[in-house]
Amino acid sequence: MAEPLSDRCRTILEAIIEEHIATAQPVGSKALVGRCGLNLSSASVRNVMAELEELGLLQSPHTSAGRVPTDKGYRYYVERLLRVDRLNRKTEEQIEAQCRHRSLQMAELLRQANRTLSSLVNYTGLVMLPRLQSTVFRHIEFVRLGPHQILAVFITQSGLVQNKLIQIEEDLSARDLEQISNYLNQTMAGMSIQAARTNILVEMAKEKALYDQLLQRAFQLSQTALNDDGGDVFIEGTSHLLEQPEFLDMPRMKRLFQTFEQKHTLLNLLDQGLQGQGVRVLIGSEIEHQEIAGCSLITAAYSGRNGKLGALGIIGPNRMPYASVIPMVEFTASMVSRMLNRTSAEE
Amino acid sequence: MAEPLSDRCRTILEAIIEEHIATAQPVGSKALVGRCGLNLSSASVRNVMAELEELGLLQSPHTSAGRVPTDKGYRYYVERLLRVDRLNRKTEEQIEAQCRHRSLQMAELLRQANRTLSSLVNYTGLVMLPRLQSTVFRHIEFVRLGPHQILAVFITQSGLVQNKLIQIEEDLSARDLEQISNYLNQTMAGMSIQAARTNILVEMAKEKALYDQLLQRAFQLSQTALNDDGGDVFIEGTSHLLEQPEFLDMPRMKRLFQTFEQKHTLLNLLDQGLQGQGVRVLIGSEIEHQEIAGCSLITAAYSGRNGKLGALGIIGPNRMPYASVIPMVEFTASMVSRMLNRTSAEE
DNA sequence: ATCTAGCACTCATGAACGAAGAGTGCCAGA
DNA sequence: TCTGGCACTCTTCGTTCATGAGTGCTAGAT
Repeated sequence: MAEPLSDRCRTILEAIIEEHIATAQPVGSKALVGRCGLNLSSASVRNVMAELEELGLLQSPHTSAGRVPTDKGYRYYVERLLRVDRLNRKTEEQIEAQCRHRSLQMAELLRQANRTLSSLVNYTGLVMLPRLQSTVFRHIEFVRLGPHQILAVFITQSGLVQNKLIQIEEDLSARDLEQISNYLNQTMAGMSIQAARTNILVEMAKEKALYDQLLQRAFQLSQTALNDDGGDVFIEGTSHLLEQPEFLDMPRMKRLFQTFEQKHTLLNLLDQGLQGQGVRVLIGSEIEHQEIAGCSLITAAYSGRNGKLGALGIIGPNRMPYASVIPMVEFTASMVSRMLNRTSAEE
Repeated sequence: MAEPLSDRCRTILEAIIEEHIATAQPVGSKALVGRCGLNLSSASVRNVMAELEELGLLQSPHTSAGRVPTDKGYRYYVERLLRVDRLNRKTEEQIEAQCRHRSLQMAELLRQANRTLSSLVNYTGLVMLPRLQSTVFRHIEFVRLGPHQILAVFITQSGLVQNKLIQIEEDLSARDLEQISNYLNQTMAGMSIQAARTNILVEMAKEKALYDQLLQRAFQLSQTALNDDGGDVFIEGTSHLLEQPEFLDMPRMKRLFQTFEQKHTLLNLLDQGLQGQGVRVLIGSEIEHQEIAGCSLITAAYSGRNGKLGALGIIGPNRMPYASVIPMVEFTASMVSRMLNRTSAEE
């Protein structure tokens, strides 16, 4: 973006993009002056268009077909032209109501929020569960299922519940398990899972621990129980994509859905989003996974008491009504954060 | 099926259906004699075809387009003509390996099995979690999260773990909770959830219970904890459907995917399947939900120690290689059952 | 200098047409 | 009872052609 664009260029670029967002069609000079009330002739518009194409903000699918915004064009639009809508009060209430709905566990809250978001924006909604490592320990409990089988249940500060089945060699009585969990709950209260795990390693090496059978067992159990199995993503509303004209082509659609099924790509994308501030918009080729070429991703982080936990957002075609989608994603994330803080604050 | 079909009719019907399964195209008389080694002229085949059409087993999309099997045709084929393949040893091992894979919780086992099945048959895989009501109680545990918040964790005989967040009015100490869960674990051991719930209602009304605060609390808690919130279905491999030529038409595809998202229709379908014996095949209009018109569903029940728990299966176009798909669904279900019995038998 | 009107040119889209080919039904003869 | 043959039906596919949206360029107006 070497030279700043003239006012005229900006107005026209904006008009073109908004027209294209509305119609999904390439927009031509005549149609543009006709539809929007520009005080210009189509010829002048054409000149400007040529200029914008020169700059790489527009492109024409073929000679006689009007212009379409490029990824760069959308980027410019989002950064410099876009005026984000104020959120409709009704929409806010809807999101709020869905989140508040019942006494929800964290996973359910996220799923619910995701579902509402997706159906409000009419695109596919994504939400990642918090990475365990970054969350804060709250409580752990062991249930003896059999002589070699233990169920570990542990809960994070933010209210995430995790079950894990653990196979062990030697038997442990219910009493043993109770002692172990009591000990762990005291020791690890308020630590991040990561801290807890390293802390355990340290404790394990200490002299007195070496000779205490039960302590050793406690450490081993918690080590497996707190092991992160790699995060998860909820996806909601994939069917919305099927009604977008840009997704008519099947092989492309198929690749996209396969990516959805594997989840790890999406997890990566959401995870990356945790770095920055506020809403993050990735447009087309800015997403570095070619399986999801031509899509835009809008994400925002949600956070608990101790900072960011995860991210949620939506994915759709480049041609998205950013002005309305961005605030919805933002609001949903903040709503989720608020709910999470509330539950953990009840302590 | 008033008059039984002649041998010739049967051979030709079979040939037509298999040809159509292979090519996805309407099959004509000439093509049929050419491809399969029938000792007949195309004219004779035509006569037979006309007859089969008369009987409603075939239909022609239009005058000059060959014949396509009807739902009734497929039904006849599945019931009387189909010779099911013997399962490839390699395939069996693959399914087995995936299920055995790690120390899996029930939900994970089902998810894993479903994924493998789906990718083996190349259609969409479905599996329902057991309906709580029909499962057997094994263990319950309450964790105090805050003055008004309790997490109930309970486990069924088959290894299904359920968490539920419960809001309460008055505070209960960790000790109280321990007593409550001890009591419940003793009382309800080995009962079905349904039996347990009614049993609790009976106990609650007894005289001594009326004056025992803690008992009352125990009953209330367990009542909410054991409440079935309605079952769940895992869906895997929806992208496979996108490569089927019969799903090229978007609106239809969209309806289908929406149905997948809502889940309750699928849950119904799988639930129904629990009645009968063995593998259940539903073809086209036999599925009574018009949102999924033109699909076939192949399901089989999986069971634990105490009888059927749930069902799994696959959904795809009518035109499916039943001969190979049916045994895979069957084997997967039996594999899952075996794994479930094993875990609960370790007790 | 800047904008506009006009013009020639390009190219996708869609209708119309026709040939090709696949398939059918029916009849007459083996 | 089967088969070969024949007339007929329809879809499919390629071709052609007209239409119209859109462009770039240039000359003239402001």
